[in-house]
Amino acid sequence: MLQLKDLPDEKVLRKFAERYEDVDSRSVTHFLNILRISTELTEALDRFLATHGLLQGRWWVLILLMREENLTSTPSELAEKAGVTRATMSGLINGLLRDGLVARQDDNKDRRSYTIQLTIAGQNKLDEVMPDYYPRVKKMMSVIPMQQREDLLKQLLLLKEQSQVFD
Amino acid sequence: MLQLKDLPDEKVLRKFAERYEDVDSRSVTHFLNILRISTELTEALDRFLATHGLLQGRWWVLILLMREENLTSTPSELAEKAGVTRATMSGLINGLLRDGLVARQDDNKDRRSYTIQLTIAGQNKLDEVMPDYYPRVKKMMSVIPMQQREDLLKQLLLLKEQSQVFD
DNA sequence: TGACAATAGTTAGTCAGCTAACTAAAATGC
DNA sequence: GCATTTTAGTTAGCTGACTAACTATTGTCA
Repeated sequence: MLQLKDLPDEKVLRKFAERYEDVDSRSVTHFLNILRISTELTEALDRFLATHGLLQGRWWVLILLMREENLTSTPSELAEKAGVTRATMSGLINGLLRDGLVARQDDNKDRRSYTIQLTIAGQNKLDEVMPDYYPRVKKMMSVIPMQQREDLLKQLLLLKEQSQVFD
Repeated sequence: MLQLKDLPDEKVLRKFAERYEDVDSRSVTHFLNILRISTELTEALDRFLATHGLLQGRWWVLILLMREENLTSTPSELAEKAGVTRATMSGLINGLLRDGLVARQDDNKDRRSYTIQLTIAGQNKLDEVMPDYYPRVKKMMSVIPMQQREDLLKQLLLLKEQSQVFD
């Protein structure tokens, strides 16, 4: 994510515009500010999860498991839904196993595979975090009226589609 | 950052709302979408930098150095401006030293310290990347009219201020 | 049916973030 | 002027992201 604290001011942008052509100061400023603010929102969420002894990656795995009918899934499925590689999911699962928040059952049919299930402890952890999480999200989002929220999302979606300019 | 690919749909949110009170589906959906889209913008930037053999952390260090009058700074200053710890900056600088993009000079006055200077190779790297970067940013941002951009930033700033609800 | 391809998961190595503990040097203050 | 505190940077160990190479197993099909 964009860690940069010291965003370029007008003076810096002018200096760079001297050396490089086609520097649109406002575009650069807007783009960097969007990334910077997003980082800060993520960091706020991370800090919140940390107070409950969780990190984002592991929290998502627990939530993905809770979505399942029998609280069970496989490493591959979890990796795909979480948007990480299977290698990364291996590490996340190991951490959760160590903490006892998930349990492992070998698959009888496919001996390469196994399933991961949310344990009571894992469910308890979510029951501790989620009732604290939802009201905070609601409160935060409430500062923006609904119509503006829709507009905000619409513009961000436009940017996302346009982000192929970087490819 | 928010890696989660599989955002909750209405069905999932209803399921969670059964167990937890005060789940505002729209707030959660909006919040997660903002984080998700931001991640995708960052990933687009990362992919772009990767085509030039760079990663975000190192790129910012080079830019911070180029901003300086004599292309020189200290690890501590760089860490602060980049928004990372000095430990992290140690690692970034070592990578850049290995690649020859920055050079190190010991400080005569303070023997604990040293300065880091952008090398010709480092400047060349920026001269390769930046003229490719700026037009892309300009093109991407141009899909949103200026007034909407200002609104977008205003709303995001509101959210950022309100993100203290997570503390 | 037996070779080959595809799939599931792990391991090793890289990068980049963090904290905590450390060394060395400089600055402060009695 | 010496002890203490502060500062600069590094190191070690944790987390979590990646790729590439690996093992083991299952599936395919000639």
